[in-house]
Amino acid sequence: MPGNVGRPGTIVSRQSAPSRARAAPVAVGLSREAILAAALAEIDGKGLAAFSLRGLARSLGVNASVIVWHVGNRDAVVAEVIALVLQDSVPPRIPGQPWQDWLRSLFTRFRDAVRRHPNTAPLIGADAVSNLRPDLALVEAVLSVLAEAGVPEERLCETYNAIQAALVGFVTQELARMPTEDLASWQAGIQANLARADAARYPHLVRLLPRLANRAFILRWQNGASAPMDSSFEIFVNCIIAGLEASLPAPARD
Amino acid sequence: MPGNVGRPGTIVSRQSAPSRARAAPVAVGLSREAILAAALAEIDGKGLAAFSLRGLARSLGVNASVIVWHVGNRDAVVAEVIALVLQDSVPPRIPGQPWQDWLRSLFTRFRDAVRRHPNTAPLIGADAVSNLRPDLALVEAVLSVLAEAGVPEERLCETYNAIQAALVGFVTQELARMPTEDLASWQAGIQANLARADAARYPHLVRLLPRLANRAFILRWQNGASAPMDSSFEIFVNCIIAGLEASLPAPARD
DNA sequence: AAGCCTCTTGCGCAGCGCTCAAGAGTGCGT
DNA sequence: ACGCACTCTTGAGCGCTGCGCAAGAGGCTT
Repeated sequence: MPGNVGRPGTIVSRQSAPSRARAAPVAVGLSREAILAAALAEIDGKGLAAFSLRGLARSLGVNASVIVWHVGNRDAVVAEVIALVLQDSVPPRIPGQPWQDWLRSLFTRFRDAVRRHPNTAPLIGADAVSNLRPDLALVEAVLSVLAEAGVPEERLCETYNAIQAALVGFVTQELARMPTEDLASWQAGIQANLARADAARYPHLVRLLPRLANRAFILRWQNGASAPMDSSFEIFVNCIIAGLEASLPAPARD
Repeated sequence: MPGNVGRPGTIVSRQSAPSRARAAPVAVGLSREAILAAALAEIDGKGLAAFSLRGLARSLGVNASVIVWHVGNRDAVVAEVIALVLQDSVPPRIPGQPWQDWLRSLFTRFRDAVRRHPNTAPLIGADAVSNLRPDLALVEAVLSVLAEAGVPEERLCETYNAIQAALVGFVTQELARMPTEDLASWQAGIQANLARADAARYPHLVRLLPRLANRAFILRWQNGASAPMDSSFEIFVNCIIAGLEASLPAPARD
């Protein structure tokens, strides 16, 4: 490790490098920010599976090693890209605003943020890296709102976790990955499978199929990028909020 | 496509191949099931990132192409492994059982199934492949229970989606991926970051840190495989069920 | 006996993440 | 003014990956 003297792309805890001993010495042809922006663009354009350091370097007209040097790691690049996608998804608190409204706007903004970059969706909840650059502002905001709503302290942690789980659950699933090739035949296959579902074994499913086809989570052949699930999202958020309300101690019930 | 005559490992819709013109002709050294079981074992043991067709073949003492021949694709292998993990996670319906109880047992069994193979968690909700082998039994069961609970037909689809989102959200996040190396320093980094969180900017967070550290979703340095989040899961499921109850039309309220 | 079908092997291609040694250009200390 | 130290960039190369293709081995049907 002592070999690479000032290498900035360390794996852990590179948040707002404070050192940088001497002021920017070279006409920086390539900044860390530019790399990450380009990485996000690449992922948006080609998908996560096709995203590679070499391809990113190619798109920047640059050698691949420079990315490693600046950011440190493919995983680190992805982690930073996620942070980029989610930045500013925490809504401001409006003074007299009921906690329900704030929570609803949090869900909406979070979903909108990910929908702007649907190819990153699979990573939002599943990647440890989301823990690497923890968005403490989000945590703080949720905690303060819940406390204000009257959630007792001994249940704050659990309630916060419930919200976080809900926040991530809908979006990742709505924007679940699609096959990159064979898409048409894959879609046709799903539809054919559904069409030949056994009405004896799956009576409700078959009867409700017109309502469910391409609208319900396992019965789709498009994802939320091309077929958003707005009404389901609304019902989901309502359900969460109603559930929270129901579990509040009596006095805080408005 | 007409070149590969009887090649069984097709990408789409290989559920319970009905054809297989002639009865099993060769002393099958290696069955599809054995491959998938070994694949699951590999993923359990080495993690998703380190899982490769060649490694799997090595562990079976076999050439890598045979896996491609039998299953068709790395993605297909993973898809089938997911199906394997989730199989039988739908609880049976007990005659007089309230829908709330059934739903609770669904959540529990689903979580338990994934916890038995935590390395597959990142794929559960995020992968399109989960749609490839749709678990129609799960869909049917949820639909029938919701219908019985009194959810009106015009909201069945949305309510089903809400449940599916919740089902996936908690588990994927609880078992989110951890870094495969540098683990100790990564954990130390997180703890250090938390310890130096600014009490002025994050008052609730800092005050509640003893309660939250390694127990709340963004503030952890272990995942659910080594530090399960049982109480949070319980609160989460309660919240979902209470939310559903609240949104039911009045007469069905018990 | 001939031919077909199922299953297995080995080879090779193109691409991947990442490391390492070697610069090029700039600032500072002397 | 010189040289050193530091930042940034390049290119070659290692070991790995998924996967396609050609070539079998061996049992079944005809």
